[in-house]
Amino acid sequence: MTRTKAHPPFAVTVDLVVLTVIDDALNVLLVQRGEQPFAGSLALPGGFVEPDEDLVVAARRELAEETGVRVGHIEQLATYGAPKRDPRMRVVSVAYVAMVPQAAEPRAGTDASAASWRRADTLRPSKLAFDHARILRDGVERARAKLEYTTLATAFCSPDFTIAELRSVYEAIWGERLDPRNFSRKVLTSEGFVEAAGGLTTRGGGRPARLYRAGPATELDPPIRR
Amino acid sequence: MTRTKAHPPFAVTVDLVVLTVIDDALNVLLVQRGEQPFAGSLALPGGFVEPDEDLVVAARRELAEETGVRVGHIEQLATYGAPKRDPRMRVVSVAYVAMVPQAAEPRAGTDASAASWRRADTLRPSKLAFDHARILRDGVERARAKLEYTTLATAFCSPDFTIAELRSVYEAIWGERLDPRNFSRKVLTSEGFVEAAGGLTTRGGGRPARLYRAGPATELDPPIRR
DNA sequence: TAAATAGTGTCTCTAAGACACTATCAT
DNA sequence: ATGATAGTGTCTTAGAGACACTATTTA
Repeated sequence: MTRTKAHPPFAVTVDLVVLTVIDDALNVLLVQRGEQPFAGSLALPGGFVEPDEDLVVAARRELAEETGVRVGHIEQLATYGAPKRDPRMRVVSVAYVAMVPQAAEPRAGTDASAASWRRADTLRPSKLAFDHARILRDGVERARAKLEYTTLATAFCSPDFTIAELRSVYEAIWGERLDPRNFSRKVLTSEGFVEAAGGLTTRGGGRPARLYRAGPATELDPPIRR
Repeated sequence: MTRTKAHPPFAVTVDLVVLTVIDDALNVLLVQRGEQPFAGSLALPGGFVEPDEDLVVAARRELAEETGVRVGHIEQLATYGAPKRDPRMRVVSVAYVAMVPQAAEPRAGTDASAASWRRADTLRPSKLAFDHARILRDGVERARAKLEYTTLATAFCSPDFTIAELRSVYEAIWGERLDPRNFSRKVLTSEGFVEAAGGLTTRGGGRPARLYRAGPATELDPPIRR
């Protein structure tokens, strides 16, 4: 790597696509911008990386500060650095995707009053600041793809969950119905996907369902095809 | 995104994992560093992004300048930004993976004399500067994974290729032998993977093989399982 | 004609897709 | 008893894995 030339200064930010499933629909955590540019627009939570801070640490910190949400699974998505993506200056943004259980509520924090869940499918891309519509699209596509060949779906569930709840995660994110019997068979015969938690649901209105926990496996082989 | 705080300056670089198959082995394009730190070490080609330059443009430019190699397929890999990854200053590096046909020779360019292909499997990670061993590992893993569910392997072949050559790309990158008959069946029945180019190989020593070109498909569904 | 490489066909086995009934709870 | 949800088994079918012989060229 030749490093003889000048190294022009860039601002580096992190942005987060935080996803959850609410009422059988995929939702994304957004904040209301208070300042220019894009004041009043919705935006992904995020902000500047500090001088000696690791990227993923910055992502977790910004998320906690802006929304009070603490994530389970988080992974790097991609980096967005088109020269004019921020009108004020040259900003390179490292985007992360995170998955949280339905439970997570944006709590009052530094800026948390402005944070809320929005349905990903009905959100109009033009409402989003910067290139965040593009980042969101990439994040959702990442989640869709990873449900196929990883056990990521359990990251959307509370610690104990039923097979039907797990299925509804797939259905919400893929936007299609899955056969309950085939889904059950697949999940229960995939080594390490889930393990029995030993209880039953109690919220009446039908036969109680068995509870499961996330198992040790992270990959799904063979995958669940969309 | 809260942007009230200071935005500390970072240097932003691109690094490239450029892969090819030579003599049935996966090779990576490396340059010899001439300066500190890591003078004399091997490194991935790369360098600083210019103030108004798009990231992928910077990647192509640095690669051409340092090695004279022009890539076909290139895609973003990940971004590496640990605070101490470069001892001189805070550098965030956006890594790309690129695939080139066997033909590509590093030509004499600005720094090209120092560029050469190295076998990926016998390369000692400790020979690499910065965190480039990690980036290389991630790049190779990306290539391995994408052979499964995309038609990427054709990017390693010259415009006209035989099924056996395509198979040897898989074998080199996955490091395992594939059954020629099953592989043939899979490739030829995967809609749009390859199309007949209409000629035959002529380099004697056996029955001539039919030539194919890359087809229009980019995804492989169902995938080729490793 | 021998050595090298290309090309093909069948059987088996795994797993997904389609599909309907019984079980257990609350009211 | 009824309504609601949970849980399960079988048949069919697509496609991967294993496997051996014939075809075409050069030396």
